[in-house]
Amino acid sequence: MSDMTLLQDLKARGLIAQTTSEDELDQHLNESSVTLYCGFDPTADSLHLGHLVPLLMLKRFQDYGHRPIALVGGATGMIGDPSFKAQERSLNTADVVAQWSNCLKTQISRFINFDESDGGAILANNYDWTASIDVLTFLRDIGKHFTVNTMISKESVRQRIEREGSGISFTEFTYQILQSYDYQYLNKEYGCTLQIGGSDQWGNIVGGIDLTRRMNRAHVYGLTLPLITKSDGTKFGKTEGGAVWLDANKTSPYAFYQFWLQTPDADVYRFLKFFTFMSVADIDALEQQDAEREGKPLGQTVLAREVTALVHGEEGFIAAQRITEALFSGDLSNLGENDYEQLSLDGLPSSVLNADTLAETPLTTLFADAGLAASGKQVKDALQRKAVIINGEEFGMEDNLNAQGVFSAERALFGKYFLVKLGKKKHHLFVAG
RNA sequence: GGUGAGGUUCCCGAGUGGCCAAAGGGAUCAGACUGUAAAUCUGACGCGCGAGCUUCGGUGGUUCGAAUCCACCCCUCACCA
Repeated sequence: MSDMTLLQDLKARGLIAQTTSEDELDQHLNESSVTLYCGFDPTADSLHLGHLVPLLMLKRFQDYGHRPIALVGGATGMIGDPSFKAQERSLNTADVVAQWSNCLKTQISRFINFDESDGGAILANNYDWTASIDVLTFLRDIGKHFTVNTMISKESVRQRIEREGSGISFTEFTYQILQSYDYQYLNKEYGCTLQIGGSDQWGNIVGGIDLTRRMNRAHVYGLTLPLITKSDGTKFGKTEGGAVWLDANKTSPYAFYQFWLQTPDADVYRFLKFFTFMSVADIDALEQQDAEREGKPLGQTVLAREVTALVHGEEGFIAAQRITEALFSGDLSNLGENDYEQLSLDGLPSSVLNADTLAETPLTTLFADAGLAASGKQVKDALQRKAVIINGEEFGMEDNLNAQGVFSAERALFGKYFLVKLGKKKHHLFVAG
């Protein structure tokens, strides 16, 4: 990456939604090492795919010699960001927010280099400088710089203000002040001159820029990232199971890898630009190759490999790939006994068969309970279409009440393993108890 | 506070006494075709292997029978004050 400036590279990737005075920002970034920050509010015990783009963005800046500050919103997370939210959110307790903040810290530190060196990133928590401000100081020293007129005209809160029967609490309304204060504080403390965030953060970022100018007389910048969309209009980052998390315990590396592998052709090259550090030129070349090739494109495989390795490390990627190859090649013969043991550790969903109740449990119930389908009805549908394959053997509706026979010792692999496949993509490992 | 409209199965949205587990569309799941893609076609889509069981804002009521009629209550939306 090379002859392009950072901003040029980001633009080529489609990673910039809005910036403040682009030319000035470009110059600012080129003439010196800049300190920038991005906030992550603890709204759960893990980050999810939606956070990945800004997180990688910090890394991109770091690669260009800038110093990122990853800010965990221990304070703002207590309040709740109203930006473009339809409804008031319920508050989490201080304990929960503190605990979640720690989870985020751990995750973030895996992506960015926090060495003590001069380019080393900084991990901060706004709770540290927000919690101790007393009300009067807050109102006099900070609040005085905001006019309510500006605050209520922000697009991000407008619908909440105008909407009848819904409204916005003073608490959430204050959010933008807290976030603005963060920017001002980081500017004063670390010389931070750039804040990045999702496009929904524009209003908050601009608020921070204004406050920094008023309190610190400093000219600082803002940059927002586009909302990641899918070509078919559905929400990005969701699976049947809900959000795709970065925590391996919430979304296994295998499930994560599968998520990316199933990316539609129409999105894959765009996502490569968003979610990997491959150069734009290489991605374009790959797209070109895929277009000329007959049959299966390589884009998804590359994307899945790159992102999985990035989030779960080389080990996580290899484990995910091992499972994928074993399951989707349809050839179980090259799996040894140890491999089955490893499969569930690697993230393949698995459960233990209860020998006592097996006889009276229909397959429909068994598989629905194991999470292979949402209801017994769906299992029934699959059974009727011969879409249930256990250890390579097809089973149908007539086997429904014969779980004991289906999961007999003779059919077990290595005496206790049953690999169940429902439909094309869902796999589950049952282990005899 | 007043007036008008409305709350139906994941979502949108029909249904105004039995033919309603409830039209149609979307989402989702499965099958065919493919490449674990898209598009297309097919099937499923409240729960239950099944007999059957539980739904139409809530609570009561009328009726052989209610999502549909009545009473009260809760909530939403629009306009007015």
